[in-house]
Amino acid sequence: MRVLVCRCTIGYAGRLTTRLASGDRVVLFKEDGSVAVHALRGAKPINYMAGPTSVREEAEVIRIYRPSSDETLTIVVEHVHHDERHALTDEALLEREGQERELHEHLARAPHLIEPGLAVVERERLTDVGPVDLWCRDAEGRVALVEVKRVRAIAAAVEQVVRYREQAERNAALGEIRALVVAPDFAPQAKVLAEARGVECIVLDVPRLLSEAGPDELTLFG
Amino acid sequence: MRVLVCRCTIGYAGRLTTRLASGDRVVLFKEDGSVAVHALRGAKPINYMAGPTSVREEAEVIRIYRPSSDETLTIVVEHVHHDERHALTDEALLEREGQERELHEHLARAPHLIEPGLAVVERERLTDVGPVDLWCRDAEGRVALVEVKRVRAIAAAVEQVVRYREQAERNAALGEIRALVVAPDFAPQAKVLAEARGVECIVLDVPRLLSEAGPDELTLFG
DNA sequence: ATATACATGTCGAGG
DNA sequence: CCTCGACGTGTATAT
Repeated sequence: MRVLVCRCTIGYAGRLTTRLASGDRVVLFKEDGSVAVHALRGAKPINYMAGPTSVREEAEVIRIYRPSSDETLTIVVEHVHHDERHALTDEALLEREGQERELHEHLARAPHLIEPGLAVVERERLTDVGPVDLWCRDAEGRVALVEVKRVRAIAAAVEQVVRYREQAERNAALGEIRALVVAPDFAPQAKVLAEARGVECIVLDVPRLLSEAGPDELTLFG
Repeated sequence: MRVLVCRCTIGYAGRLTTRLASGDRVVLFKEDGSVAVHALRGAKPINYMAGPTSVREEAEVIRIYRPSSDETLTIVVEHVHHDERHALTDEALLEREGQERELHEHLARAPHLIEPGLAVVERERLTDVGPVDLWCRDAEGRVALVEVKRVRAIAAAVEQVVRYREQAERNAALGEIRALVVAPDFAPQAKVLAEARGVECIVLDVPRLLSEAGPDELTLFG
């Protein structure tokens, strides 16, 4: 890993074009060919290139080219504050916990949180238009398709479950089919669209319930 | 800006939880409170925190806390390879060219690329369900709503323009209303949905046309 | 401040 | 390899 701290001007040309006038930045050149340029503010790089790349350095101009996507990052170095290469090793992988899939599992174990009498028939049931999060039957025996969102639901989430319902309705034997969206909250446009499409909005913040009650308790009050 | 190159173990707790076992990384601490952790591979940080944050350092443990979202990043430093603070200045802003907004402007100047005789009445026309990219009239005087995508159109883009059309259809005085999606290509599901909804798919790679012909030429052949 | 849509999105899973 | 949806999405813009 090469860490270059310098005053520079930067240009990028790929899907779009960007230009960054002169200023101090930190540039990381990694062994896999990727490059990250950090400005003084913001958590994410202001410019970057994914590897693999070819790096060509001629005098004060560093040109990074990525053939697979025909992108070029050009750094014109005006003043070097610091420039050092480090021999580093790292075998670790990032482990994640608490994502949407886990959310489905918890809800599948406690469907009464969505509605009393609801029973999960299948999780992640695959259809032609995508996987339905929870394929359920309600207390009256109707099919209920549930789309689960970990964060605020927007109109697209409503449209998604409408597509699933339309697909399912091709099978006339299923009878009336309900469509539900479960989310901690709903964008105004999502509510309006849900009303128009006959989709039910269930306000439910499962991550919060889990953190407050603990996973075991949730299954006890069905 | 502080640049810390070290062997460390990292934990993050927020919407989800992540853990990264021991390894060498480059950590950037910025003046605005944001932090970026770079592993040896990949252009983007493997862990990060947006500012503002409070950074607390006790012996080998660095704890970064962001009150507004209740997130914590914990870095346990095992060995310091390099640790230096740099006084840097940068007033520049990133200038972008070739984004979707610019695309609309070009198409508005050359609507015949979409269809002969098409005229743009308004760009970014606001409706209750969102902004219509191009509100047009076709050669026969019908209203035509155009959704423009810079990249491949998926089903969501089709649904979006359908929403706009439904909204516009409330005004019966407008008569028959067409809905179009313009994109360099279309996902299969988008095509199927467009057929079902009576939405027209126009294959048009405006960025490529611009790069091949130059912006002035496009307006000449209306 | 809130709400909305774009993004060099990036990433990973499933067919 | 393609297709698709999630993302600690982040970020800018308009109301």
